[in-house]
Amino acid sequence: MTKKERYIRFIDYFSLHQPNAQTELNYNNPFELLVAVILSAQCTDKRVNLVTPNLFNKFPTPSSLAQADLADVFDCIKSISYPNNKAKHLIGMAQILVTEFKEIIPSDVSLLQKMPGVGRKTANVIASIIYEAPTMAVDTHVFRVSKRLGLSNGKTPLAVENDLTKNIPNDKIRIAHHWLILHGRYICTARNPQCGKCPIQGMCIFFGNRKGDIKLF
DNA sequence: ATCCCGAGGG
DNA sequence: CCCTCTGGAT
Repeated sequence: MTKKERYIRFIDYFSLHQPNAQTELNYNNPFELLVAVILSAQCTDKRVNLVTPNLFNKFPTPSSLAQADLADVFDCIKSISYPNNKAKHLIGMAQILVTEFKEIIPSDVSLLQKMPGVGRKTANVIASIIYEAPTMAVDTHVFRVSKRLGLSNGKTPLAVENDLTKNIPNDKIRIAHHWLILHGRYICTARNPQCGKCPIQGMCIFFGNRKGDIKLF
């Protein structure tokens, strides 16, 4: 099966069976999504969703978060990974949002990355979800699953991003991001991937080549 | 011991 | 390129 055929199989299957895939982060507005995505670094969405209700209640706006005490923000998020770094990032992000962006989250990826805690992946998520831009955010799931399915053999997240963006039609890029995330989270997991439950194992490079071990890639 | 929707700094 | 940040689940 050629690479192009794998892309077609991948897109056709999920277009039919997961036409409404979306993020599992809870949020009610763009600002809350930005906060949630920053918190999601190296942390499961479920754990992020555990702390955001209280966080959003205490700091509902960019200005309230910009003026927050570090210790108070830390206390809200101390049960997730890197709470100290993330607390600093959240406050710094809110301050730039207030002082430079007039409390309006930019749509431009490079402008988004001017905010602390917002790297390429987070910027792509915001551009895609909030502004409906055809950007592919490559996180650990997208990176791993893309390689296993033979959609890309890029050695860096950026290389995989460019590969996916080039080969997926523009109108499918946004939802393809969520297909890859959800497939990686529930089926094509890093450890003990559930290949027996995988509906597209027929197009998978990884399946059939693994020797009882998951360390093929 | 390894992984989770990474980012910043050296 | 590397390293550090760093809590909870498996």
